[in-house]
Amino acid sequence: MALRDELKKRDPFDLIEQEAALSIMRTSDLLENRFARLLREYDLTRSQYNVLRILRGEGRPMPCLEVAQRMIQVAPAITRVVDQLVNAELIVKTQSDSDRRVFLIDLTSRAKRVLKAVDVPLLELHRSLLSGVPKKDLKQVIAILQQIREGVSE
Amino acid sequence: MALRDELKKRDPFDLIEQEAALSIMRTSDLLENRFARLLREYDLTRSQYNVLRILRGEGRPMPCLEVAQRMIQVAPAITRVVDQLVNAELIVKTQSDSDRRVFLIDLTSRAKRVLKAVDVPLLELHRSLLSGVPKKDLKQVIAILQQIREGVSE
DNA sequence: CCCAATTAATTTACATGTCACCTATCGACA
DNA sequence: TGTCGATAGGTGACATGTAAATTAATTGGG
Repeated sequence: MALRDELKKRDPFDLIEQEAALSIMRTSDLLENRFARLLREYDLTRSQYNVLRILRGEGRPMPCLEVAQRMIQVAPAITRVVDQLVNAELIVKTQSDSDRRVFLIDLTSRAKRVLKAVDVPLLELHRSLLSGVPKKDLKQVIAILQQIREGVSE
Repeated sequence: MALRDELKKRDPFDLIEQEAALSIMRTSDLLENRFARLLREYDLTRSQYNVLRILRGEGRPMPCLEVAQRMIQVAPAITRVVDQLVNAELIVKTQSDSDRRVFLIDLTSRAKRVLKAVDVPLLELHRSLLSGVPKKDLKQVIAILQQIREGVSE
């Protein structure tokens, strides 16, 4: 179904740019929803999972703000997520010796187990959500969206 | 390649499907941010604006839930946004005569003025955000994202 | 005609994101 | 050395989104 039908908009889009933007946001909502639903089964929110995933990818303790930057998030949001994760014993937070402003966070073994349990189902979800789309098209979307992001950041 | 081998490949992305999904969500975040910033100048949030836009598009009083469905939102969220808009005197809410469970909302003349004021800047923002991207590419993105949404909805 | 299922809307609880502002620490430079 | 700007991080207020439970009204089957 075309986006303009989904939204039951009577007039055609004024601009193709507008249709593209709405299309991106609408699709993002759908995807986020699916991922959130899967992660909830593991008692994780998307933010929490992202923090864990970044830490694992980096393989070393990281400052909170460095994690935040990779998540395109503002510092205050990270603070709370970190608190939750510490509370859930999924990360540990220690003050850096070299710079006492910095707090380093690192995965616990429990977190590593959880991540491992989530890996396959999540990968399968990614695969199944986009399975109907040829890889060639996915590559193209990735390239064009990158172009959009570069334009927006300016 | 075996699934477990793919899982070890963390750089840059495990799967093109994953890269595509992350790309869509990141781009959406960026765009939403820009739109939110513009609307804030008119003391509107994105949700509030969407309710007004839908009402204008329909051109008649609508039940709250009908508006919610078009916004892909859950009912409780709408309830609050409606309250805010009533408070700001941008919509009026009246109980339906034919079905007293239903509350109809409709634009005030003030809201129509605000919408009119927002129209051009918003359209310009849409245009400028995606101006760097050829229309051909935008059409392609729209088509592929539509395909993705169809797969996800199943 | 009545009861059960359904539907519109709301309330509550919780997670998240943003902004504005605050604290502590660092580091450079006068 | 002392001050000042920059940086890491945290707090509080507010808006939004979701889920789950609740209320009120409607509707359809027995």
